[in-house]
Amino acid sequence: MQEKPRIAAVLGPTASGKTALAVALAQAFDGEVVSADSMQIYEGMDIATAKPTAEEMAGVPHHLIGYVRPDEPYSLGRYLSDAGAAVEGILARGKLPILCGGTGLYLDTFLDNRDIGETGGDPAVRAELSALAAERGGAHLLSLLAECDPEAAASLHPNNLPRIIRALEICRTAGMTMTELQRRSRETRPRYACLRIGLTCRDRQVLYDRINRRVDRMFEQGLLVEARRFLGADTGTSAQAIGYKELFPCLRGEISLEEAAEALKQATRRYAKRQLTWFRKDGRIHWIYPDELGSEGALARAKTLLQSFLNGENLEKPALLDENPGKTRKIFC
RNA sequence: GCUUCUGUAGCUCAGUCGGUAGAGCAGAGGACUGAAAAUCCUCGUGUCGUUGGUUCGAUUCCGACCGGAAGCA
Repeated sequence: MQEKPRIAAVLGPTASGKTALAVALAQAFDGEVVSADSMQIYEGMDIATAKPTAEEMAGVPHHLIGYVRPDEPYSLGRYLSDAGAAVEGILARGKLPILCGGTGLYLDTFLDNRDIGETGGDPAVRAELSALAAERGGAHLLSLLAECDPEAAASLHPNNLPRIIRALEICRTAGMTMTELQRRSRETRPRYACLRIGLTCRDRQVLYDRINRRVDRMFEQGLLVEARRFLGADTGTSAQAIGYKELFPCLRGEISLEEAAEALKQATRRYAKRQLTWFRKDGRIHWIYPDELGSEGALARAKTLLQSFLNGENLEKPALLDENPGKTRKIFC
């Protein structure tokens, strides 16, 4: 059986130092970086999404950054094909692909090579179901879902409209249920052997301090000017990005700059917490703690891991390296 | 120095006509398969400032003391 190509992924919560680590690893191992970030894909939103600057990239080729117009719709499906093309291209050039980002859904779906089917979003169906939800409520939608996909319905809360709508959309347009689609998606095997390197902090407060400081720096770099360009623009998916929507009330003169800055920091902290929740359950991640090792120590640790992995060691499914085994529940491959 | 108000969860406060207390925010945990930086769920025991007194029983009433605020000298 042919050995799978070996690749690496640098992941973790926002502001944990992924960008710098990925670049350093790419320099050390002749790699190229593939972003796994649902917001850095957009053009223009440079400061808010903390895109790596040309200087930070240090000549290392980066893919899937700033290549989508903010008014274009984007979704998981497009990411999977774009990331696949990018990784294949890098491998064809004989280089090491290094995924880098904090969008857990994109990362996992790509690395696990899940087949999510051909059913994209259908705006007409979504609009119709949204209207129905506004009129009759989420519980009603959920009862409709229970008729065609009781299993999915049982796992959804009536308030979680986007998920209910998506599950109904699949029932109507995919010729199968969400439950069936998900079951099938788990049958595919990963295309790559991937070393997952996770960055986080032992002390949550250290991460939050980094976030707060980074937001301050964003203001210094001109975040307000950048945000003003998006004020009033109807930009679909990209409008979900943290960084502008929190500042709009300030740009409209409704709240002070201090209040807006605080709101932005808080939204970012909460986002980081959700990312941690997502990654925590994945026992395949090799965690590195810069707040304990220092950035030099963290880099050294990561290089050692990656070197061993590329030498053929089987690090793909680690015994729990994390010293908090109680928190690592699921291990699967 | 005097008078008045005030001291309850990390913060802002509510409340107990005496039977050891609850909201908002902050925060924590979780879910997540084509909107994911989105969306959604769950979670509140704290010397009720300290110390005496009254009482079967005090965070609640009374006194003193220690913080804080305002006013008057």
